[in-house]
Amino acid sequence: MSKKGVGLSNQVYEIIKQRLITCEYKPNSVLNEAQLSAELGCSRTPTREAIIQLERQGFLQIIPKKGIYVTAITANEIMQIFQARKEIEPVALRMGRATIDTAVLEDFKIRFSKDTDDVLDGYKLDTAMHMYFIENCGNDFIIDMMHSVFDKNTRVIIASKENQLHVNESRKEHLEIINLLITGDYDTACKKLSEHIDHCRIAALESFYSANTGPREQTYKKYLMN
Amino acid sequence: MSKKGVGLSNQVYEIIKQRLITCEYKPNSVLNEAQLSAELGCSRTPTREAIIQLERQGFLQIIPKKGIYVTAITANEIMQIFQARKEIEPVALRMGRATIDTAVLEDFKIRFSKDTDDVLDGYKLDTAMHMYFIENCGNDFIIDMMHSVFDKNTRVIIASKENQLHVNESRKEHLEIINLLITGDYDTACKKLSEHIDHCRIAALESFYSANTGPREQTYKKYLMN
DNA sequence: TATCTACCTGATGTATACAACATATGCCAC
DNA sequence: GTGGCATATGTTGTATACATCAGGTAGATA
Repeated sequence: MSKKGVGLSNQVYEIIKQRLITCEYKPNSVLNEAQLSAELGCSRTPTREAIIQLERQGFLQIIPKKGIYVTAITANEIMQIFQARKEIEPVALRMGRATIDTAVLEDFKIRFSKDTDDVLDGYKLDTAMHMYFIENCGNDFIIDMMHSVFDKNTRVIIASKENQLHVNESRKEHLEIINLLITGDYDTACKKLSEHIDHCRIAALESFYSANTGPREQTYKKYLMN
Repeated sequence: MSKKGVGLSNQVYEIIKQRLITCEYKPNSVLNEAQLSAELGCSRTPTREAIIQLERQGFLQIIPKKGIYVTAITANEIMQIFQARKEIEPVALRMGRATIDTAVLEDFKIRFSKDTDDVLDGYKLDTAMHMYFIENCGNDFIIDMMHSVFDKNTRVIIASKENQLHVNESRKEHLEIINLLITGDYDTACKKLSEHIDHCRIAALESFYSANTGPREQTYKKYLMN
């Protein structure tokens, strides 16, 4: 891949992607090339090249001659995100077992021991640990996929405003997993990791539904089951 | 995503991608936008939009102001392809257990029972079965990743000319896996699937090395080990 | 008033023109 | 002959112009 950040096209791509992940461009909203180009101070060409890639990644949907729609967040998407995480993360953790750095684990242990009131900081640290395990697995296909999964995951969390309660619970679960890894008990660690991701899924779905209190979503409780 | 095939840009994307997978555009070769556009009978714009996406997928590398290089096939890439398959395919198979269609299995059984002398036909049937398991898992992230893996896998096989001997061995292994699935023995099936993918990796690496007999590749045997 | 039609607007789709730069070429000085 | 500089050439990078089409709107007409 070409170096990131060089070339207007790549810069625009990174900027728009970031704005989609952080919901600065809100789900279900409509964009257009001219307006984006004006905002970013470039012509339609780099904007267009960026948008086409973001469409293929599922962030946008281009309707010919109509407009560019920011992909909605659905319960199904949230299910898929956490299903992928639950199935793949334990696999990745085991794959990278030989190269896990205990010093890094100890560092995470210290960071997770500190209390945080900022939800977003908590989420960042959370993600950092999961991504450490994933990137350590050494397989580029899996790493790329999980980057995509976590990009979508972040967008969901930001859109539905993760609650403080779950962040604190989550912190404890991370500590538990780290301690198990330090002792070398990967079997239990993977089991706890899987359970932890289930808890995250339930919390995310609850936040999502409470942020989207519509009459159409009355059958949601089935999704909360295990 | 927008409908495939409508729009010059998407058509050009599919055509070039197919030519990369089938090695009509050979690994390590150099392309350029003007020549491609002329071949395809369109202007640089659709070509360029296609190329940018193919770069992000790892098929091409764009060197600014120089040219477009078709990504080389390396031993490392082959390792990664089969590592991803070995780790993910059994997971996907188990994920889709509830929705596996016995009629489809029986159909595959019949197809694999017939002998084939055409290597490429054998490979297509091979891939069809693996992709059935994968697409049946129901998770779009995993499905997308494995599509990417198999696109690369196909390219590798075509580039290094899979041998007839392995195709016949492979056929038997597929039959064995199918029979296990029909009886419902998923544990053994997953174990056999994993072993089968190992055999494929070894065969692919051997073909790769025999097609690339260079002096730099004398340490390759380490890759053939389990 | 309802409805049909023609046109107007605005969006993306495609082609083309120009800019910027890496590389090769050839000439000149030494 | 050799090194170095100016220039030519070919490539991608970006901007802009034009094409195409969906959808809305206003006006004529029954």
